[in-house]
Amino acid sequence: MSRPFYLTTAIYYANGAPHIGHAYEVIAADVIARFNRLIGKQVFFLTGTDEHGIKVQKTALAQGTSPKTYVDDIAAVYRQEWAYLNVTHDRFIRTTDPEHYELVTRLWNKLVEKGDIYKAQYTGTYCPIREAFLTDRELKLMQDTGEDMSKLEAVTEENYFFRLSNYKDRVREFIETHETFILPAYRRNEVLNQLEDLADISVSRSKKSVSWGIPVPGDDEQVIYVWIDALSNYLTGLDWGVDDAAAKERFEEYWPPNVQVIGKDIMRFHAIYWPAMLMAADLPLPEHLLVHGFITVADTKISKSLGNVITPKDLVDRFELPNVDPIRYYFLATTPFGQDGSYTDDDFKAKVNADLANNLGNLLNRTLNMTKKYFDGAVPSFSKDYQGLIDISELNPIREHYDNYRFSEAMQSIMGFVDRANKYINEKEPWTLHKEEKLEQLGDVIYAILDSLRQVAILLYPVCPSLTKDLWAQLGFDMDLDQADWRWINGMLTPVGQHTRLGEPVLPRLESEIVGTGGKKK
RNA sequence: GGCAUAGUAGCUCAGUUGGUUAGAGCGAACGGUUCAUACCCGUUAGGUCACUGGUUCGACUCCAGUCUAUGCCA
Repeated sequence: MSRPFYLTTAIYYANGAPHIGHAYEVIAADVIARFNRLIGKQVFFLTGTDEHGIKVQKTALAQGTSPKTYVDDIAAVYRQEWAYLNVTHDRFIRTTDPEHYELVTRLWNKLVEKGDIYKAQYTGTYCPIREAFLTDRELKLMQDTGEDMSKLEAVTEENYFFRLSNYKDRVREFIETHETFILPAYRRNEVLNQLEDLADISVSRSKKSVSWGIPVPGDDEQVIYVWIDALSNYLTGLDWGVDDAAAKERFEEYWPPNVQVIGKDIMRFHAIYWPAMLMAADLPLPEHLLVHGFITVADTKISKSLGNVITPKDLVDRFELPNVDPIRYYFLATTPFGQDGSYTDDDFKAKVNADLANNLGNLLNRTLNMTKKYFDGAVPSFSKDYQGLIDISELNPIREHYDNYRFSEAMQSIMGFVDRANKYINEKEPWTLHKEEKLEQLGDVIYAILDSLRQVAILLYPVCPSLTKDLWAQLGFDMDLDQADWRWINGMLTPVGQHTRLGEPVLPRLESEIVGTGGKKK
């Protein structure tokens, strides 16, 4: 067995419910997880929620509840949502977990030991209305939107700093010598550019400004700030430093992460701060940071204030989807990974109907109908002349597309097989063969299509696990597609005589009227 | 202002190290078929490959510059 595979998503800030943008990232990660299991790897897949900080503290207060109660609710919502999306994570981390609390403390002490933490004056821009320090991003946003900035004041407090400057050169060297560390490749330049002038970062806040967080060890007046608190979740996921033999063994096996899926907005932290922290902790760095783009609605940024927030559930309801696979498929098939993806009702309906309902779903349906009519539903035998529709040499490119996160290209190739099978039927005219009683040829034709459907089911499984399971069952298989192995694609054949189970279409055409691309207002 | 990415048929995008008539899917039009989820199959789409110069026997594909869009930084 090859080396185990450690995969993470970002953790999501617990100040609101997840929408289609969050779903996109976790779906992509889930596809990676399922694909790697399919090719025989042992996968550990981590996701979770980031629950500390001033915004959570304030939102909870505003709702008249405690931060802990508030984040418990949000975390539960995320968990439900991930289950709804068929996400197969192995662990759901919360930064309020006791194990994480201990981990952060452990990491902090390690950095102190290294001499990379020191106390100094921190000057930030304080907003008295929000009672919080503003990030550069927030400041810029205020500037851009012309908000009143006269109330802002520069406030100085004493904080702990992390000596990022100590690692700047090593981080740069790592990025330069590991060409595939940051994917897609063009993102590397952005990071290298950002490395030019880099100051040490403030890694704590005074308890007076933020109380909802993990305390700095040995200093009751300070709380650990987001960088160390949030990024370190990837270490908690594998119980780094926990005094337990099994945990230690697992950490040795799985660390470092093979892929960390993140959004383009948090690339800086993952490409610079995070590697530096790992270097300070004497830990190996991740193999890939996979940076994805954002989902927009008709090219407009998703935001509450615009009222264009869409959730997966909205789409399932609106189009009466039997499962979430059309959503999974749509985003991965239409958006070259890394770029922003634009959602519209029209595009969604068109793509899902064309590919999944008309081409794939209908192919299954017409083939099973013929199997039923001509062979009583039993998989026919095939002659010596029999040839499958998919050549072995065509499988590796698809595997490489998956392996290199080119999901849209993988989908395109797989749909090419479906097209081929549909053409094949029209060319061979099984109904004519049946009329002319050429049963041997008829058997070959039907068998070829059935077996190519079997192969397509496995190939498409990482992206459409529900749909392909239905398809798989209608083909008459009893074994669990979750246990499938890539080698099954060309290493087995559909058993002759197996009873197919013609059922309802695996995906009815989407017929919903277009109600606009702005999403339902709540 | 600096760095970077992109600009290819109505739409979404492919175009490997430069080489005969620039591709796919969707949409549209017309035709075919009937096993099928009004599905599927075939044919048709005449796009100055953003613009201008240059290198070359020959460039969408290399070089320089311009314009536009977007991202990161300042």
